[in-house]
Amino acid sequence: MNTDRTTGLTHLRVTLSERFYIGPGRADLMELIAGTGSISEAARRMGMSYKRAWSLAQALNDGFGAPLIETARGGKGQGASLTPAGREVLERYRGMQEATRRAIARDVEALSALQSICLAANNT
Amino acid sequence: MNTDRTTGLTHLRVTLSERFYIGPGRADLMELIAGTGSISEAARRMGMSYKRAWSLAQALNDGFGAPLIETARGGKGQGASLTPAGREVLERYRGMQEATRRAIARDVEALSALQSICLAANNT
DNA sequence: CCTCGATATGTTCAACTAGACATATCGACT
DNA sequence: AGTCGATATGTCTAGTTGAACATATCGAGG
Repeated sequence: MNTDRTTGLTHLRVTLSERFYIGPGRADLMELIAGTGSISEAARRMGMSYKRAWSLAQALNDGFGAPLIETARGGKGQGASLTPAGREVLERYRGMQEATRRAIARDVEALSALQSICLAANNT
Repeated sequence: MNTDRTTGLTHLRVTLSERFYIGPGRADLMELIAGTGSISEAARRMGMSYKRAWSLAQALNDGFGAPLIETARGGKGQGASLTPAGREVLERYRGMQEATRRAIARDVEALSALQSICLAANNT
């Protein structure tokens, strides 16, 4: 099911409150909404149903307590977009992902090495 | 269902390979196994079924490719424990959690502040 | 050789989830 | 007024998941 939404090695979820968190999937969705200007198109590209994407958007807005994703129905200007707050949340999250990657790089490397050693020992 | 296995604000999952990853739940389970010397007791304390805990232990061992959790059946020395590799994996993971916490502290703070501002604006 | 506590493993049933469909709604534009 | 593309929402169904429940197994020690 999960086409690995991990963006590399680290899957980071930041919980701001009892009702709001952001992780790789939600961030990717926000990014695609910003890029395509449409929830349905973002859903297609993420390989999920429109309904699921819409529900996630709702969860983001409701959980945060203020709109992060705005929608407009009908006519030419219809579609979805990020609010300024939404853009900041996304940007911050990307920053945290990068900071985390840097912060744990050495440990990840060490774990990989440990695993290689164990695997080699098993083949003896 | 999920009694929040986040240990604070950050939920970090590190994917070492296609077949192995470690996150907060698996780390907690390993820690409890190390502490109690028993899978069943660890399961009880985490509020999960023995079977689920046992499956997780299997997934950890199988995924890593070498035993991280060892078990012994029968008699006095029976129970479960971490192998040296298991101890190192756990220790590294805790280190990465801490490093991540430090690395993103400022951003988390900024996001919290942003949320407060938005909530205040909504009450106007 | 029988007990005891813990591991090992299969089965079954309930709950949750996600996806598929099916519409309803909206509003600028022609 | 009618078209069109996208949002908004409900319903139904199938697949997944996990918790119970039920045993089987192990082996040191009394």
